[in-house]
Amino acid sequence: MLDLARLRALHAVSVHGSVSAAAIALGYTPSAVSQQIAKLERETRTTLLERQGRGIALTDAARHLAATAQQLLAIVEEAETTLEEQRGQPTGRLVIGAFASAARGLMPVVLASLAAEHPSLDARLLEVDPHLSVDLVAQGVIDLAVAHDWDIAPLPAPEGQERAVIGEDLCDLLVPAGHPLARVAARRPLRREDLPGRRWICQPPGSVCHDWLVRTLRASGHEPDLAYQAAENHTQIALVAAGLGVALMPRLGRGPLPDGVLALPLEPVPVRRLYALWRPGAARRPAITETVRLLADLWPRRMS
Amino acid sequence: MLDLARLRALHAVSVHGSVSAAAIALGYTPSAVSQQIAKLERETRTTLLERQGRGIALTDAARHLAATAQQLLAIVEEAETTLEEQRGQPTGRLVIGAFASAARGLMPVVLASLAAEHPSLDARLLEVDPHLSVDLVAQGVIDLAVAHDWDIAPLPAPEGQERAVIGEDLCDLLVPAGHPLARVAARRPLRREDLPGRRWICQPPGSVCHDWLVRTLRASGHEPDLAYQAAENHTQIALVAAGLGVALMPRLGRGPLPDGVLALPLEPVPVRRLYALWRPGAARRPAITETVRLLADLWPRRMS
DNA sequence: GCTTGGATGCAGTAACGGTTAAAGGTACGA
DNA sequence: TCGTACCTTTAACCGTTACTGCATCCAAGC
Repeated sequence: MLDLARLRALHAVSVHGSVSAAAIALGYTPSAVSQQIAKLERETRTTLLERQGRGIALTDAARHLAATAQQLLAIVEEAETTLEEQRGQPTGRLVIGAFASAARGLMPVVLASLAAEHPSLDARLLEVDPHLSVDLVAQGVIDLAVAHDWDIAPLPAPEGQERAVIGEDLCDLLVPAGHPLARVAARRPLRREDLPGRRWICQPPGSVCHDWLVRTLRASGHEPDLAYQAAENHTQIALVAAGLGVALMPRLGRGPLPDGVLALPLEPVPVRRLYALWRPGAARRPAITETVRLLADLWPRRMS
Repeated sequence: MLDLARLRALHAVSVHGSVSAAAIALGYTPSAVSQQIAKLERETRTTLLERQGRGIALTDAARHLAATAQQLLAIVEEAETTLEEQRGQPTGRLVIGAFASAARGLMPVVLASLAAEHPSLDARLLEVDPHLSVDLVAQGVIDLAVAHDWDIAPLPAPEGQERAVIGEDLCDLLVPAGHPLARVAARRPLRREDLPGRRWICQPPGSVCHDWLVRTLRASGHEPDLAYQAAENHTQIALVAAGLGVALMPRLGRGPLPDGVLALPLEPVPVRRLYALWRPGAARRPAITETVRLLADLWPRRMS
């Protein structure tokens, strides 16, 4: 009787292309994977792996067997989902992928709640780039993604994935104390006309914050002066505190501002919307529904 | 990750209706099966078995899981067949069911050849009633059946099974020495007209030999006098030797006749045809094709 | 009542399946 | 050409698993 664990090892080797990569993916040492497959070869009396240079190559029989393994694993996963659904309690492993701010500002409290309320759920966190989250969900690397879009560039409904809105995250303009705009903001909310002509501190190109700034200012005919680029919020805040420029920053995960940095509201306020994404059908898992519920429930009200 | 061995245990319990029956079918002790399923219950955090009187009953979740297990096991069996086919050498377990005479007269030499030529094949023999063999093949209890029909009642091509002819087994009339028919047979072959009016020794009702006798004599307007009924050939021969009557007996597995018993040829000769039966697609297994080949090759020429 | 048949719990044991450490082999660079 | 780095495999070791055998418990039947 073929063993499922061994077939899973073969499948992992087939997918990742090497014994070591498969071992990492499975959480074993390469030695263990190698032995599993050697045992599978003995049991089936078939050569599955052939050494090719420094690595290995799968034989035809191995590729066919790996395809069968994939089929089996899909059925097993389906069965496990059904069991969890029937039981109604979150169980098993749930890998959540979240972008940096959500990982800092939202996930700790969510993960703590999950751990407290559902001890048999093994929830894990992976900080991922929001652009990659759709693919990572599809590939099965993560089961649930926390992603976001931006008011001027809504997230297209991902092909064959389901989603729910977690909440809306508002943006303020960070300025050093004593900045001219602080006096303006004391009288009225800042408008987009107030933004051109500043030295900007923002994220590197390719990030949504960067794009928002460029597109919004260009729409009013100006090219923003992106003088300082840093990925981390704290770095940006430090640059603002040093009086080097102004920054646009969402409230989620921003943390308390140091003395000498002010958060000024904008009108209309830039907003990004946070979503949870999962594979179609995965909502049958209580683990998914419960986590999505907690994400929305624990979404800080002050954000919106 | 659900374990296939445990799922197989659950499936066996589901099929056989009790832990002990499942254990027998799987070749374990009931304790082992009970522990397997207890572990499966812990892993899935689901109740699968409930005590019902002296036995057990499956929960809804267990029935659903057993159905999934069946699906998985079918895929695994298919994969194992493909592996054996690719390798081209008989391997794995092959359960052969044969009716009594074939088990005695044909299978020993076939099994010995298989064991000698294919050490990695685990061939097993089960003596089965020929009427049941079609069902047993369909149920998967046996992988290959050696069955037979009778010239006046050909075996209908079994629904959804494949077959091959092994050979033809001829029948003689056994009489005690000094019986009047012995003198007739010395001059010419016996004909059906010589048969009525004898005291018959034959198998119990329901067996093919019994049916052949009754139908053949009734066709010529006579009711046979079935004075002595015994299932075993040797018993019948002993009854003939004691001068109690005559018997019709196929040559396969008949063994040497004791002094005082003669085998007289009939014209036309009653003949039964031996078949090998297997599930459709199973012929992809070299184990099946090789065994069928040996069955036909080692079929004793003197029989036909 | 006792007996029978079946499921389960427990102790013991053999085999399995992992890790670490060391040993091939191959490609790449000095 | 040799050394190095990388990957796979092997060997030794060890904790865990998964059987068996036996005892126990429960329900049904005599």
